[in-house]
Amino acid sequence: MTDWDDIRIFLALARMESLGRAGQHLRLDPATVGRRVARLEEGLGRRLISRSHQGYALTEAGARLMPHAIAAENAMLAAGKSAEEEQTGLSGQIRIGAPDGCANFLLPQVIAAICSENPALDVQIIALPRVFNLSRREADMAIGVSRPETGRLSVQKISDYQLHLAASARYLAQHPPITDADGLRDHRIIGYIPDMIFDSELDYLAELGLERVAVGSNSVAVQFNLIRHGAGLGVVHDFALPAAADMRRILPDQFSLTRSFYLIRHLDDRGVSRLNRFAETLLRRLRRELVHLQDMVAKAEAAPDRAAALNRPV
Amino acid sequence: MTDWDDIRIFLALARMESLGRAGQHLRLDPATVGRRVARLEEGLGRRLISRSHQGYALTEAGARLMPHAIAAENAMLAAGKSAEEEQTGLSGQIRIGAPDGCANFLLPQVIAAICSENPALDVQIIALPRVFNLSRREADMAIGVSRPETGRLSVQKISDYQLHLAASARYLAQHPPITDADGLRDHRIIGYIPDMIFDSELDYLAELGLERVAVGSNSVAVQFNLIRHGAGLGVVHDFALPAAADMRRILPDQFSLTRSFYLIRHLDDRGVSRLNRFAETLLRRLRRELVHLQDMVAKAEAAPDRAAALNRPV
DNA sequence: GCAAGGTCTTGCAAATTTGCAAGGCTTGTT
DNA sequence: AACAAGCCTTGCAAATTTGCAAGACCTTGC
Repeated sequence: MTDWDDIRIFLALARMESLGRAGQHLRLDPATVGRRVARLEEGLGRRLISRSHQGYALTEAGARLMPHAIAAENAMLAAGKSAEEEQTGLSGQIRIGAPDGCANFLLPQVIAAICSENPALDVQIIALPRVFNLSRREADMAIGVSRPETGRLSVQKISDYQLHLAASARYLAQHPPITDADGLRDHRIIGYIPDMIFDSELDYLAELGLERVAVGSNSVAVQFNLIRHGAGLGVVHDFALPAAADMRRILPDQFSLTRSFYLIRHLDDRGVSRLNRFAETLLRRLRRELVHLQDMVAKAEAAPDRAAALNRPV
Repeated sequence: MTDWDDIRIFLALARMESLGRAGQHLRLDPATVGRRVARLEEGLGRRLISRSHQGYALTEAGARLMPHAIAAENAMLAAGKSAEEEQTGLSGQIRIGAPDGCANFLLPQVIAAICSENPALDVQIIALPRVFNLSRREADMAIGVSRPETGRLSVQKISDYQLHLAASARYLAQHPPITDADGLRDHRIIGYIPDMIFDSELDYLAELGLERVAVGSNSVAVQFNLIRHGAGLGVVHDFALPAAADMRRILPDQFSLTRSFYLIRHLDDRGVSRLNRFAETLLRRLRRELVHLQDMVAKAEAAPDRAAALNRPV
């Protein structure tokens, strides 16, 4: 796109539905508004706004473009606001980016413990349903599922973790038993939305030979909650299992995936001792929590009757 | 901000670290690059890039602006891409956008039930840690927390729901008791990351007079898990409470928020009977599930000893 | 120390964009 | 049917932006 500012003009016109009103709002002549939008349309090769005597209406392409235009607007507003802020270093605040499985099922207990011991510490967790691409000012550090191949970054491996197929006991009670891989065919599979898989490490189901996703989400946490509520079966992080009552792994000896978490930081932060200390603590506690959660899973499976009684849902 | 396009130029200069290279990349004269960035700096009243003979480096204000510039870039790229798409029909698959609180704590059980009754149905849930702004091609329908004020949309109110301050029983046992509003001051508050609140309806804490967020996330689910694991107290959707053992509402008579969910569809879909039927079913079941979950909360509080025993954590 | 290379800044002319105003079209009112 | 109001489009002049080229400054290599 040649000129981002044309999007600003388009957005005003889409909202005001008249060149005159958009021009007033933008403090531009209506002729200019019309030309700018026409220029954008020409650049994109699409009509974005259809002109009729009742006013303007979005075309299909225009409607598709709207959310992105709004996102851009929000970013521009935030950019303007960020310039006004008088930032005095990080000053006790640390921002971590993480895939949402880690952000929901691992980080909260770790951050709760660290903050309990460090009352002056403020932590922000950016959970995104995809791999976080560290940029220095988006976050201070990130947890990733693969090693970044470019960028001036330092990478430390946190730990391996396992994933398995799982379903709720209630779902399993209502559906044919699964005793081998063929038995999976009759089941509803829950996983990522295929066109929203941003890292090949996340493409679990393809690796297991399960391709059709009947119910999907861009978020691991949502997938987990779908499985938990009996929508079907899908791949679950072992460390997430203790978060729900009544989940059962399926054919764990036949279907098992191992992945790794990495702590990713910007090289330039090596000299920042506050961040170094936090990163050390985070690493240590994440590793410990993973071991602890995996123990819980093993114990729950070693004593299934006891687990079922303790994990009775509300 | 006067000209959004200046952000594009700034971004290139920040990345290339030289007027010459940025100009090459942008197909602009270096003189133009310099002037455009200077104009942006003048408009914002801030130096964004410091000039030295080793090249250019971001100032602090420039570094703060970077993530927003990147977000704008992503939106612009997506906008350009959206204009290219030739979208075909849906064919048995339905995509729903929802705020992540709804996507994690309400939709999974509803979708599980609907899919159980309709095996040929494929559902995709797009969970975003912000209000989803419906565009026809991003999703077939969306659940929102406010009524859209513009756009050719049909809006149906799903239901009101309540939010309250809450904390885990373990956290409460380890911290000073809270008997009135003043008692909140000594507690760690968990909430949204302030610069990532995209809809004023989500600004719960400001409405309650609680402003400092010690531990934050862009995701309601992560906030919930932080609270659940004892990181502090924060605002929780009532309908989410049954998903965790051992959560307690705090001063529910003094601090209570009511919000609403809306089902938002595009007007042009009114004639699509498959979507109409799905929307009807979704509406009905969401309303029922909300009533059911709120009943569970009320019952758990009416019998606290019994609730504590049943909700013993693993 | 000097020369070469690289980079940025600035003045001026060329290119592009914008505002103004007139004309055309539609709708509503008398 | 005629007229007025509102809106958009288009041509032209004014305003603004951009490219070009020269000069200034710094760094590096010999």
